[in-house]
Amino acid sequence: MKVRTRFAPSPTGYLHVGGARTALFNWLFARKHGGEFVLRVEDTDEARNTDEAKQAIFDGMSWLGMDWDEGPGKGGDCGPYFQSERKEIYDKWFDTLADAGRVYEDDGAWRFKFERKPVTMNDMVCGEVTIDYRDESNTPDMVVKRSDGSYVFHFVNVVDDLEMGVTHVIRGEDHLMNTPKHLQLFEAFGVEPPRYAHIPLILNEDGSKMSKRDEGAAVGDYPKKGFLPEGVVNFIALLGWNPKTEEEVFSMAELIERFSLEHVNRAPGRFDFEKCKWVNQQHLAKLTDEEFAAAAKPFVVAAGLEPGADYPAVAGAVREKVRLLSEVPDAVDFLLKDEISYDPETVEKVRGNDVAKGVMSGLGGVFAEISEWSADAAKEALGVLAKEAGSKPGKLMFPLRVALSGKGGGPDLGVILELLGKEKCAQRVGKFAEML
RNA sequence: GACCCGUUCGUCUAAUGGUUAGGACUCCAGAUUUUCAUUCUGGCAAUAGGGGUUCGAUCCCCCUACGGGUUGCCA
Repeated sequence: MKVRTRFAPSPTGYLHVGGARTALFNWLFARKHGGEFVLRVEDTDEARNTDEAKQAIFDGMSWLGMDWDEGPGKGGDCGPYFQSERKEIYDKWFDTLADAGRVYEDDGAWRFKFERKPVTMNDMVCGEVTIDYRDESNTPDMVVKRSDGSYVFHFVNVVDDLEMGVTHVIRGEDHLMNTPKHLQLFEAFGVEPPRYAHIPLILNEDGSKMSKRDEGAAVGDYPKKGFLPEGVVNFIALLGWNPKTEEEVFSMAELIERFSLEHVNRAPGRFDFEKCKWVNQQHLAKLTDEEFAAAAKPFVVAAGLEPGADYPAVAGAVREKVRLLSEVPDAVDFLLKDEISYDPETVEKVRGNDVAKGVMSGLGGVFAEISEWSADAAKEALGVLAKEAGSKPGKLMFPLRVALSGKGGGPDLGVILELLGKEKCAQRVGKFAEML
C-alpha cells in the first residue's frame, strides 16, 4: 500500500508555525516512504476565508521547500482540492448516511447518530486511547450538515480523506478527541480508516498558547527576519521529534532519511526563538560565500547599501558571524559606505588608551606610505609603531578595528584591511586619531 | 465541571528496573585567533509531590498537584 499523507489547512489567517510543522511531518513521512503528499484547502468557512490567507499557505509551503504531489496549482486524480468545490461529493456521502438511517434532523440541521459503545483508537504517537461513547452527555450526536445546507469540518474531513485515499493522518493533538468521531464516520461509510498520529502542540516560550502576534508564530515572518528555509525546517522538525542522535543540524534530505513517527514526543513543546536562530546560523555557515552573498543581498539593498564588485567577498567576511541574514547590513555597512559612524561607547574605550592615541595619530601617514598594500604589510607597520611606543601589536588591534569599522566586533581584521584598501584605511585612521 | 493527553536542567531533549542522569540552546569563566560576533575547553543547572511494587525506581502501579487539549450549526 502506497503511503498518502495530506496537509489540510484552513485559510482563515496566516500559516502558523505549528501548522507548518504538521505539514512538515506529513511531508517527511510521505517522502521517507516514497509516498505522495496532498495539499487540500479546507475553505468551508466562507465568512473567515481570505485569498491572502490562501496565498500565505502556498507561499509558506513553497518557501519551506515542501512540494505537494496533488493539490492547488498541481491537479491530481482526487480533485478538486478546495473543499468549497466539492459539494456534490459531500452530498453523495451524506445520502449514504441518510439511507443507512444514521442521521436525523434537528432544528433544520442534520446530526450523525453515534454508535453507543467504547471507541478505541490506536494512535501512532499516543498509543491506545479509548473514549466511551456510551456516555452520551460527553459525546452528543454531532451536526454534520448545517441548516444552511453546508457541511461541518468533521464530515468533510473524513469524506475527503477517504476519497483521496489518505493512508496516514498526522495532525495536531487538538484533534485527538475528534478522532473517535471520525472513526465512527468511517465505520458508518463502511470504509477502512487511515492510521492516525497526533503530534503535540507548540507553545510560546512561557508555555502559553501561541497566537498570531507572538514572535515566531507566522511562517511569513521568517523570510523577512532573515531566516533560511532549511534553518526553520531543521528547527521545527526537532520540536517534538528526536532523531536519535546527538547531532542537531540536518539538511532536508537528512531529515527525510531519519524521520520516524516512533520518535515523536507526547508533551507540548515550547518555542525557543534563540535556539531557532542558532540553528539558522549553522545553516548559514554551510553556505558558500556566493550563496550567502546572494541570500543576504535583498537585506543589504533594502538597507540602502550598494553592493559593489567586491560584495561577495564583503558578505563572505561575516558569513560565520551572523545568525540571521537581516544582521548582514549592519555588519558590513562600514565596508560598503564611504562615511562611517562610530559607536560612542566603543570609541570611549579606545580613548582611555594613551598608547593607542599616540600610535593612531601616526598610523594614517604610515599607511599612506606603504607601496605594496596588503594586510600583512599594514600589520607590520602597526607592529613597528607599537614597538616604538613601547607596546605590543596585540594591544593595538582593537583600536585599529574601531578606527576602520567604527565598532568593536566584525570580520577578521586582516580581511577588513584587504577589503578596505590603502586609501580608505589611511583616511579612516587619520580621522579616527583626530577624534581621540 | 466532565472526558482525554501529558510532566527529566530556564528551554529543546537523551537514558531506562542498577549511569557521576548525557547532549544542545541560553548564561558565566578560561583558551586560542597578535583584534572580534567565529571556534575550542570548562562551569552553573533537572527526574513535580506523596504513596506503593522491588534488593534497587527517573523508569512500573495508584493518588495529588500542575500544564495542555476537547466539550460548537469553527476548523
